[in-house]
Amino acid sequence: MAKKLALTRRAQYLAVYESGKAYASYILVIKMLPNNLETTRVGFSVTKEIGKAVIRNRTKRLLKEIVRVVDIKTGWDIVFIARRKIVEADYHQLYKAITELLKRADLMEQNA
RNA sequence: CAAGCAGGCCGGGUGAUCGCUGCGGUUGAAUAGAUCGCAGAGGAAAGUCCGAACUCCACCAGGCGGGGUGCUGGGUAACGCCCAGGAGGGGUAACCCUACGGAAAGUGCAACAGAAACAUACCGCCCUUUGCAAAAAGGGUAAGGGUGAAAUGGUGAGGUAAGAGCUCACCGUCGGCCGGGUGACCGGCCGGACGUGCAAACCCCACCCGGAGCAAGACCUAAUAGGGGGCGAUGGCAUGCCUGGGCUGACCCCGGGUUGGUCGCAUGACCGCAGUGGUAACACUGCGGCUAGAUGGAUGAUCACCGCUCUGCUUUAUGCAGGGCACAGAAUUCGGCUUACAGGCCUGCUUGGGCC
RNA sequence: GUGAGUGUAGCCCAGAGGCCUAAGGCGCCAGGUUGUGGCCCUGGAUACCGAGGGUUCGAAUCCCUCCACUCACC
Repeated sequence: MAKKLALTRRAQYLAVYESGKAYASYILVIKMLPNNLETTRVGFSVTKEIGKAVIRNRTKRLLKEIVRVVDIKTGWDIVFIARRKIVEADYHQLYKAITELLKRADLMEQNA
């Protein structure tokens, strides 16, 4: 994922946490906030309670890959927050969970 | 063939499609993009338990305090690491384990039990005196009993009133002498010299150690302030304390602003091979090689085939279906230690059994 | 990443080599008191001291290794 599409500052995360809308499932939570830009920027939060470094890195890579593949509407800052049960999900289960959440949040492009 | 011991090594592979980070070339005003090429996690990257490099505290030296290490010799930049050796302990053996200096420098502690825990005698044993006897008193003794985690060298013999290193033999300890070894230590001879344990209790002895850490530190840009207080050159500067040389002209605290970028940052006590020296750890020389560099933090995802393995069905072999493939992710960089780890490979050795 | 610290009943904590099978408070249980409950009184239970080794005759305490948690940083 290109760097310009990532949230890279703590202040950006805090802004999304403070004023963003939230949608949740059993394995992850998303928070979203309009950013008035041409692009959509995403960030990932995988805390220590999820697991050790290997587990956390793998989780983030899976999330990144799915976000890269899925078409998301532009103009939003989105943070994906992992919950503890995410370690039991494989790529396909995670893909389903994310697309369902994004549909509920009305962030999916219609032609995707 | 079985069981075991020691050392070394690997720790999934191939292909397709879609991605990520860095470096180099081309293009470009450009550290923006585009495009081509190359590279891209570990044996522990981990824990952060030691040691260093590097940076700052201006620099240097000495003392006190504090901390660390602890058989000997060697290796190393250094170490609490490694190698070799000694001693003690374990194993039939290969081999393994050990915080392994000092308790006759001093101080302290040893609960309970026990007569007594470092200076002594409860039950005993023996002798003498008194007594018809039972027993009592005085003395000798430390072999036996009992207590305890631990009881004053051990075993046997002589000796004796009973006993005792009192004497003797062997063993152990200590001291002296001689010999071997760089040394720890080993061997021999002589001497009855034979007074517990704890130093991971204080301590003594020998050696080592200034403090902080890459969020160190340097530079650039932006922003805020341009203030208040202490002190007043008898000050400040290595930050546990003190002293000397020296340096500096100021220094400290509060309050306020920023939370950006670049460097540090990847050629190194580096890796591979060969030779030489050394028992070895390791060192030297020659030739060849370049091997991650992120910063909300890259090194990935999906699919197919192969390999290993488990379960079920089937089966002469085997085949089919489904599942699993460890521990674990670089963050300034090295040298170690420790801890985690599915499965597998190689080499040497020991013991037992069988066959020739 | 670097550095520092703490683990003892359900909770907060004391202890610092033998009187420790571990003290105290809150909470819990039972009884008393009350018409009932609370307050109050009496009694009781709950810990092999984070885990594993070692030193010592003896370890919560001393040493080593590991685990979990907390804090600080320009």
